[in-house]
Amino acid sequence: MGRGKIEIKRIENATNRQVTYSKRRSGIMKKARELTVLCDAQVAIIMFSSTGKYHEFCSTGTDIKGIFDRYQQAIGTSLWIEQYENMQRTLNHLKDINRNLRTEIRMGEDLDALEFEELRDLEQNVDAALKEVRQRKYHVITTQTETYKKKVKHSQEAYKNLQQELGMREDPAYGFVDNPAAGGWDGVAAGGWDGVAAVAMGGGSAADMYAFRVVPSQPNLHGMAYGGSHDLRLG
Amino acid sequence: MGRGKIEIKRIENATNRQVTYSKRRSGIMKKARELTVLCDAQVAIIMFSSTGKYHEFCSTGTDIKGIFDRYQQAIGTSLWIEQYENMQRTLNHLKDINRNLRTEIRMGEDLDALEFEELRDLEQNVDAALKEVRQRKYHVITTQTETYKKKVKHSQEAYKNLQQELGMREDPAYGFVDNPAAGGWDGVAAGGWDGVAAVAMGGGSAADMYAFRVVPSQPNLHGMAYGGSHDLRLG
DNA sequence: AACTATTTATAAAC
DNA sequence: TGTTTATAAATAGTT
Repeated sequence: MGRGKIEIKRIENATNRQVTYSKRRSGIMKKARELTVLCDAQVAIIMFSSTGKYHEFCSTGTDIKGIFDRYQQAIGTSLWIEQYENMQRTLNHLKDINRNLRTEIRMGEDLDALEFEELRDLEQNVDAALKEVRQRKYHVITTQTETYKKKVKHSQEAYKNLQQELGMREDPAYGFVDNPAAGGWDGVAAGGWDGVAAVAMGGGSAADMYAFRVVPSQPNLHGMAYGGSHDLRLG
Repeated sequence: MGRGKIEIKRIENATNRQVTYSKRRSGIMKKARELTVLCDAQVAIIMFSSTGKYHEFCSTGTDIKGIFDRYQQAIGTSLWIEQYENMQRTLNHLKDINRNLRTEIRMGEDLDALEFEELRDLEQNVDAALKEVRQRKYHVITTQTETYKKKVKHSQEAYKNLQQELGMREDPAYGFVDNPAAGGWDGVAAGGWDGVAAVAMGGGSAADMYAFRVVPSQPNLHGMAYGGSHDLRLG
């Protein structure tokens, strides 16, 4: 749709690429808007151009975060549904086998081996389901930890720039508190949550019980809101 | 583009709506794919039909989560850039004022009041910037906690259904560990992280010790708009 | 950023 | 859902 047909491959000319990006972006946005209205759908679009500029579309009545949350939940749900259906199939198969067994046994046949295999099948499905949930927990925690790291690091850099601009370089009282020993927010961002991820992967051993803790190692925090014995665990 | 022009408004006939959704969805997906290839862009699309089914598109080399993370960071960046530019404007204005002052003072004029207002302006900008970051941190933590709650609750319900279906109600070895005293995963999802969010919001309590802070209680700012009791904290 | 010659998407019908 | 076809829309190349 244009003066000439074009091949769908990277446009090498940077100017052309930018122009095409701009035109097609607005085209997609329009289409998305129409879809939400015509079909009563929820749509979220995030775009980054090759130059790093971002644009978004989101259907009215929600926001990107809301749709992303719903998406994550839907993913999780579909994982479960898959497993569930798988198990239901096995279960039905078991019922059939069982029915057959009752008949066969009357005929003096021995089908124990078959029954055993079906039970193993079932067990493996249950096991797979649990692994899947555990995996998912790990993934979510890990990636979100990354996000925190990036976010806080960025804030710090921006703040340092701000300090410079305002000529406040000489005044340490305005700086970020950056005391690794205190295990503060900054400490968490720098890796303090890695323990959480480790626990999420855990297989259910006794060691897991003690894995995720917030343990203020700051003497002057004894008896404070997070002090002493307060101990949050992620099983 | 079709046999007849249509108005962009909700299609009342459910079947038609579904058909149109399906056609236009694939249209948008195709456009998105073309955009990523032609323009070397990153695109993520999440769609939910009115019947709740979801579909996604994501440019190659990444995933929805990756693009969403980048998006969140971009949002944060743009917030900072906005504030930063705002401050730079104020700063430049201040320089002008200052230049004028030097001139005016030689003429015996008194423009102290003006200088004071400009300083207040600057202070408010710094304050707004810090509030914005604090708010953002709080929002991210809170909403992610919500996501965890929903996710875990859903998993538990699905699992209970599964247990019933398999008639395993009697076998505790397969159940979710659900020990409130131990504060396991379930405990965290049910509110164990609210404490983290509370810290993020700060407010002046002892818990602020854990966050980065801006604590100007500086003698060398006496008489300026920043002086004395002004106390900006990034919780 | 506007203008068209074309290509592409899609509404309606099957 | 899939195909067809007449028509509306999008857009590549041009200015």
